Amino acid sequence: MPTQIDKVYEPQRFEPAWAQWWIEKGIFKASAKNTGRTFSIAIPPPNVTGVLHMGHMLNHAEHDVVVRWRRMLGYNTLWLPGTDHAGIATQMVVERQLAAEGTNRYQLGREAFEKRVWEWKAQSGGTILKQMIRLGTSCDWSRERFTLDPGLSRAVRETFVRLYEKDLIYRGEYMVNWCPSCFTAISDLETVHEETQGRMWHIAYPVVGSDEKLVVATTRPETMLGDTAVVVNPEDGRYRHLHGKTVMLPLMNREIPIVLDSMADPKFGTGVVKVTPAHDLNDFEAGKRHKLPTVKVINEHAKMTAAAGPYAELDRFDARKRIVADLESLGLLVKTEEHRLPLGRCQRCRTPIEPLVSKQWFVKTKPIAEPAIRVVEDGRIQIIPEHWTKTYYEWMYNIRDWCISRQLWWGHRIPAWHCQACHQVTVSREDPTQCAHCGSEKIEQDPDVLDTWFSSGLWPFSTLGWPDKTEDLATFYPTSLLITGFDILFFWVARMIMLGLECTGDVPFRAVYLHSMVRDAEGQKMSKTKGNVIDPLDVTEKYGTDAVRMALLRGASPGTDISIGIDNFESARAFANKIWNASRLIFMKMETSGVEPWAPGAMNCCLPEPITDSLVTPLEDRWIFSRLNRCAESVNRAVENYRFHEAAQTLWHFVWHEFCDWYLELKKLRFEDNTGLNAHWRNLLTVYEMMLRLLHPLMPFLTEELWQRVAEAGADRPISIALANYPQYNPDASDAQAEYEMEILQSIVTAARELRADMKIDPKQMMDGVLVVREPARSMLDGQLAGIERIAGAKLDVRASDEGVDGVKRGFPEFDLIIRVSASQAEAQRSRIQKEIEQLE
RNA sequence: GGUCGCCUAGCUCAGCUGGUUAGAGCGCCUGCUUCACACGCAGGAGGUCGUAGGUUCGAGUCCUACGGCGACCACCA
Repeated sequence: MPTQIDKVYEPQRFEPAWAQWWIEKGIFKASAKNTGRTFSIAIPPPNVTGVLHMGHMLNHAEHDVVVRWRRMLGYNTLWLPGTDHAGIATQMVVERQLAAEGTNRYQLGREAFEKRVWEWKAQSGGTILKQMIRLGTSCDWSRERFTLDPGLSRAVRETFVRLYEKDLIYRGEYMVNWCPSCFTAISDLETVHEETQGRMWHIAYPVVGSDEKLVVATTRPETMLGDTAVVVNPEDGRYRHLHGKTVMLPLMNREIPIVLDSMADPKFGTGVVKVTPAHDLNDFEAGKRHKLPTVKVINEHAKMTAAAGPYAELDRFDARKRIVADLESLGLLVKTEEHRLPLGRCQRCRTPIEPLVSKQWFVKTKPIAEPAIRVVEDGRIQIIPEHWTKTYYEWMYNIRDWCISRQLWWGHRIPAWHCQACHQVTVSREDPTQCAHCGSEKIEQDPDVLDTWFSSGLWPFSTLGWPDKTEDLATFYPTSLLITGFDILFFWVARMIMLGLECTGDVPFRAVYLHSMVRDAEGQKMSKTKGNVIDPLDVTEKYGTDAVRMALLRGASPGTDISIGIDNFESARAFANKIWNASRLIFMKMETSGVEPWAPGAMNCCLPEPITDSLVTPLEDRWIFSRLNRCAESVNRAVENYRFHEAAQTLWHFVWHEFCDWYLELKKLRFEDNTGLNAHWRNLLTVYEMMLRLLHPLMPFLTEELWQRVAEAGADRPISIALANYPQYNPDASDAQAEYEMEILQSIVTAARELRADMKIDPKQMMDGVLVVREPARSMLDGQLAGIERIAGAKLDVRASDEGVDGVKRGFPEFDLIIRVSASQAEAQRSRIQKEIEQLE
């Protein structure tokens, strides 16, 4: 029996219970059996260190809409949750703790340190998952994964060995981006380039055996200590006479050659380039071309090495100052100018990157990028919004090898063993006891771990049990969809496509939906330093999860960022409250009418026809069923195409301005006159049920709560249960005639209201207004009149048009809607209004 | 330097494949303690759709140029 419900919507009172209950009932659990229609999606695993922010909230809301929708459509639906071990991020958290305790990881030792991180993870990791559970995200928690789980680690190992065996992984000395603070190599993607105000120093290098001086320009004078040549363009006439000569490197007094190479642009600077193969990528390559020696003058701590002579041990920036000063006193500093240049920084700690030559592991990306380009080209993977495909191609066509080794302790250790006897490398699926080449037992595992993105690149299939041929893999792979932010298109999406194709021979997902960034109400990026961060947990506590979801989804149109502020949450809560109160009205009327809770409606996926007790189906029923039908069509299409804002907008309009404003208002009148109540109730409740179902993927808590209060079957039949019970478009249920007639009714009511307002008449002493319509409209309006009068607050009469009146044609081809006011007491107003009306013609 | 996106009411934005009077939410103004809801109801004001051309019977919607804003990529000393 429906109970009395509170006047105001207070989601805090029921949300936590439902979140718990859904999990207890196992509603989110997917079946491993392949039952035909399946839908699967793997969550972008948040960092274990992570705390839920608005970006997650949007991402999860979008996931949840799609997933709940598919589930209700009867798909065997899997949303697989989990977290990422997040190499650097996590290691840094624990290292900070150690620092606070006055120790560090080196003192602790590798094994103890790893143990310590695991302890941290058990204790404070995965906060975000708990938050997700509270927010009702409908993941299958029984399949939760972590990138360092044994199974996933095996997948990582398998992939590494396979790639190595196929010669797609190699180890070598190359220029890498070194972060002196994180103390590891990082990939190109992990460096951010920032336009910085720097300087350009012009330094004179004396030519040996001549008084001439070559002037080179540099932005990093400290690297000159490691110069092993200067380069001029062979075509550059200015320096032709110096070909084959040498210069004396100032400060170091080392003789270095003048080399010819097109890398020197005669138009830039002085046309002379200093070459430091150890500390610049261009120079490194030039060094290789000209077989130049490499002199490393800066070490991993960003301090000058012994090779820097008198500058040894200085920090690189202190060295710079000293060197510039020394050059100046030697009279070799020709000039200094301001210069803007992009400076590479570590994405994580903002420290300026030091390009260093170092021995690292790389993935040869060109061969695996090619098929990854093809699957997007031929549509096997669809990227939405489509314009991102171009960005994807840009990157993939110009892709460079991927540095995958990190000098960290937290992560997947590289499965390679170095032999101390023959110095060869053994890469193996199982831990080897001896060198595969010479049999020596003196082998040691490579100390490095893999880039975090290496393991997350396997996520869609490693989580399903790959490399084993599991039932889950057969049922859910390839996954149906990936929803993520465009900011990790390269980091993650592209790598998953490459590795997915390489490992499984199939695409990892069939579609990628890239959503936008969430910004604050001023369009600013949310950041802790700006203090404009909105904590999702705060606002869900205050406004309700459904309202927050709705606020985000309403703004979630593909391609544009979402600006969100308190106003958005307030209006979304008002919407939830509106639904709440509409329900309250229905429940109250049910009680006074003695209506029993009803059995849940159609389990088929099509909308039923309105029910009638007599020969005449009330207009409002025919109309609302038709509108509902169109609403279902629109919402389904919107969700299918990831147009979440459209789904939200459509429902908003249907619920508020059709169901509440008109339908319920008209039904109130029906309940007054007490005839044919049975049919009225069954229609109303059917529409109400369908409305809740349509809303459920977007607003799960509110709809579940209301559903449980009103449905006879009660708690055993959750609205979210996996049955094919989501309303879908029914071509037979659209009733254009009813919509048309309702439009007329609405315009009559509007007109009547205007009359009343304009004449400033007290409804109680209302003069007669006369509505005159042609015959078809007249019969249509029969029986509606009382309702119209009530809504309009005017007393009206309906006559046929041949009774002859003045009026206004409102633009309906079949009907003339003519309004005449016969005011006995207010002739003046009457004629004034009539004139105005006539002007409308 | 390259690529992409955005510029529509005071604010935040919808407007899919070009088609009747350009929409929503919030804000603002007017009137309502109407027995579901003031987190409400009924009305209203407010836009030459960044600028200039072009294609078309017809353009916010397609094309070109320009201006402003933003994002991403990038080894020019």
